[in-house]
Parts: sequence; C-alpha cells; structure tokens
Amino acid sequence: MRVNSQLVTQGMPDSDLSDIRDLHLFSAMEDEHFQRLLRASYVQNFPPQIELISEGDPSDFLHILLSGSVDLFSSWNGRETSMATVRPVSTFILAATVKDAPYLMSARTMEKSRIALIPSQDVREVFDKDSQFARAIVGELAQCYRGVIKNTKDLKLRTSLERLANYLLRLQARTGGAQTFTLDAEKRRLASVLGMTSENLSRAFKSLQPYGVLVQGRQITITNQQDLEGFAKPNPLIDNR
Amino acid sequence: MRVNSQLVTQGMPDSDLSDIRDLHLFSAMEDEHFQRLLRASYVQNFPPQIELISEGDPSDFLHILLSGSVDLFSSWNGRETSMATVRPVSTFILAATVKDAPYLMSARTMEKSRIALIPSQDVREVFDKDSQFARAIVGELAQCYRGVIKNTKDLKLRTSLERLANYLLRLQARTGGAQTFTLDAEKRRLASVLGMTSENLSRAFKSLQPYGVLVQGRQITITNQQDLEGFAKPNPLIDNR
DNA sequence: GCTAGGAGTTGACATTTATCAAGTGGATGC
DNA sequence: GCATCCACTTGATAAATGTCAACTCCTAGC
Repeated sequence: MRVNSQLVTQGMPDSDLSDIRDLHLFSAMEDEHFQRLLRASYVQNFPPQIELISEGDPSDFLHILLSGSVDLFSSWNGRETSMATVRPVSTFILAATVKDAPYLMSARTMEKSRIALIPSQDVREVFDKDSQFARAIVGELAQCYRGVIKNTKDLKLRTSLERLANYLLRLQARTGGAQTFTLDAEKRRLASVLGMTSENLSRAFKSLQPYGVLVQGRQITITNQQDLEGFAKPNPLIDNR
Repeated sequence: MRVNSQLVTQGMPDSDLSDIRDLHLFSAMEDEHFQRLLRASYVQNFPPQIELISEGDPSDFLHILLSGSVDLFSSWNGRETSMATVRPVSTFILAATVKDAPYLMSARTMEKSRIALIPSQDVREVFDKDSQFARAIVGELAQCYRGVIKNTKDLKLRTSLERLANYLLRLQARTGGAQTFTLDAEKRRLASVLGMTSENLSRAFKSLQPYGVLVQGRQITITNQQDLEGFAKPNPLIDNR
C-alpha cells in the first residue's frame, strides 16, 4: 500500500486526487480500485491550442479535465466542426475507452489546461472488477447519449437563428440567470458549435436584436426575456443540458 | 422456479425468449436475473403506424423489437424529424430506462411489429444486482453513443447530397455489397432521416446519376462504384455503423 | 375496369445559409 | 505611440435547401 500510495501521489497533488474522486464516475467505487486506476496515471499541464487527441487514434487514455477547457472537434474532407466543449471537472472520451475503439473526435486545449490521464486498459480492467464503477459508467454514458440526442434534435428541428436563441437562454440559465452574462467562448467557435459560419452568427445576433438581445463584444444582455423566449420556444427535451 | 417459469412463458413463446436471451445485452447475465426481468414482461403485436411512445413520457418499459420495424422520431414547434430506425432484434430507449428519465424520442411502428416490454423498474433493479448485465449495458450504451456522434458528424460536416451518397454506400454494404439493392424505407422517411425534404431527396437522387446511381422506384443500382465512392468519400469514423 | 388516394416527382420561387472580399476595431508587441 | 494582427463585422453574391402547387404513377378497394 505504501508503494502504491507513493506511486499514486507521484506528481499528483491531493487536490487533484480529491477533485477526481468527487466525480460521480469515481465517487462510489472501492478505494483499492481507485488506487489501481491511478497507479499508472499522471497529471499534465498543457498550453493553449495543443491537440491532445486526433480522431482515429487508439484510445490509450481516459482524459479528465481538472482545469482550463477543451474543444472536441471533428474533420472530414477539409471541413471542421466543433462538437462540444469540455469544462472542469469532467472526463472525456469515455465511450472510446470502454469500447477500446478509436476516438471519434479530436481534442484540443482552448486555454492553459490541467489534465489527468488514466490508461484505458486500467479503466477497462477495473470496470470488470468494480460493480459500482461499472454502474457509474452506465449513468455517465446514458447522460452523454441523451446529451447528443438533444443536440441532434436541436440541429435537425431548428434553424440557426432558433439554435442561437436557445443557446443564449441555456447559457443564461447556466450562468445564474442574470439579465447580463458573458459568452464562454470565441464567437467563431460558438458558430461552429451551433453549426453555422461566423458571418452567419454575426447576422443572427443582429436578427435577434428585435427580440430583446443586446450584444456588446462577448457580453450579452437579454433586454426582453419574454420576447426572446417567445421566439426561441425552449423545450426541456432539447434544452435541459 | 416452477412458478417463475410458468409466469415467464405466459404468453411469451420460447422463440421470443431465446431471441431476447441471444441479444448481447442479455446473453451473459445470470439465469435467475433473466427470469426476474421477464417476470412482469409481456409480448405484444402492434399494427402499423401505432405510436408506442410519446417523447416526454416517463420511461415505464424497456422495449425490445422482435419483428417488424420501428421509427424513432422527434417533434418541436410543429416540425418533425426521423431520428433512427429500429430493426429486429434490438432494444430501444435504453438510456431513458436506466436514467429513469423521460423519453427524448417518440416511437411508432412502421409495419406490423412484435414487441417485448420489460418494466424499467425491473431493469434498474436487476442492473443493480447483476454485474454482467451492467457491463453489457455499458457496451450497448457506448455503442449507441458512438452511433449518435457519427450521425452528428454526418449532419454537420456534409451536404445533403453527400449524406445521401454515403447512406447509399452504407446500405449497399449492409445488404451484402451487391451492385443492386433495395431501399429499406419510404423515401420520405429516408429524407427525414437524412435531414432533408422529400423534394430535395428526389433532386438529390438525380444529382447522383452522373456519379453512377440508378434509381428505379425503391431499387438502387450503383453503376459506377468508383465514381460514387470518389464523390462520397466515405470515412470509417462516420460511416461504420 | 374504374376510381380515389397517396407517394413520389417536377417546376417556380422563397428562404436560409455559405462564400468571398473588404472593411472595422481592439489588443498586443516593439 | 504606432504598426500589426486577428477576431469580428458587413455587403454583395452564390449555393443549398425549403415551400408551394401541380402533376404522374401506382395501387388498394370496390
């Protein structure tokens, strides 16, 4: 145990350890298995704009973002699109890890980021031993699955203007519900997340002005909550995420 | 055991039972737990065009399609889109069941269908007891998750023409790889699955003609495999599903 | 055989979205 | 303080996609 403990904490501060342990994914599992998971894990700091993962690569590590932010994106035929933004503290690329299948998305840091890397092999081994862990993974995967389904509904059922309006309402709710709040990403990334071009996003913001949306740089003010909600028609089966 | 066995087979023929048992999801679990699952389950035949599930409903049953076919679709603000097609033998709405959360999609039979219904409550209970079952659910959910991610990439990175071209190549592969094969759904449903209108699908088929696609009703012939693949640029990280 | 209905197609047109090119404006670095 | 860079914006235009209406064609039902 002494040795394990030594290895575990090698380069991994207690604060990181407890951040990870507190994640829903790891909170219920046995201590021994948690130690086992971290045996060959390590934490690393990355500068901004570093590509951590390229889609198609074998999934060698389960990643846990401890601080900073990570963009998950995909490419095809010279085009690229942002699929999601990872914010601390959470894991990413869990599905590839448990299936031992290639990553479907690439990942790059958006800012200076601190990331824990757990060997996928160990995740799969512990997953076979620890039922609590297996159950937590089920919960996590089901959550992720439902998130992607909601995103698909957003994409297929709404115009880009409607997607933007609902995005703003979700962001407002997520940041505390105040009338004024701040975009959490560059507008061009936001455009890509919403499935549109930067130019179109610019125009979309203007088109939302009559519905009570004031844009000043990254700062958004909802001047008429009712009008915006009337236009956006948010729906829990799409927007609760 | 006698009693259980009696209950289990009540209205559920052995062929159905073994079809279900053979599913990856149930194949490794303990017999006792399998019996437990089926205790309050039943099988029902549905006519075509019956709405089995409405999005937003509580997820009372895990559904297993034994024969026929089921359309999963979603609506918002008077619009509707097909999300996926379920073909036998497979389960659907697993994520809602394990999360005990409302369905995100509605489901309707496309043809006469035979469906087993397992109380979600039982699924969650057995899932807590049977590690093998929990593990199988992880595999299933990860698979589903990756499927939806691929679909999102398809939607965001490709034009409707490219989506159709790749759909045809996937269908061709799925049906055995012959030059000629048959569409497995109405064209209007196909259009909705691909995120376009029927009218647009009609024109898209015409636009693919120069690339070696011959359409005769529901029958498709790929007259120039190379040209079509050159245009479609299929990619395993999007199209292997 | 005839009719009615519905899926599919087609054409004309509108809307949405992307592309390209030329700005603006603010932040950074020397 | 000034030049440079880069995100963002704006306008003009093109391409993709949706809408509406009319039409064809097949089939189910009588």
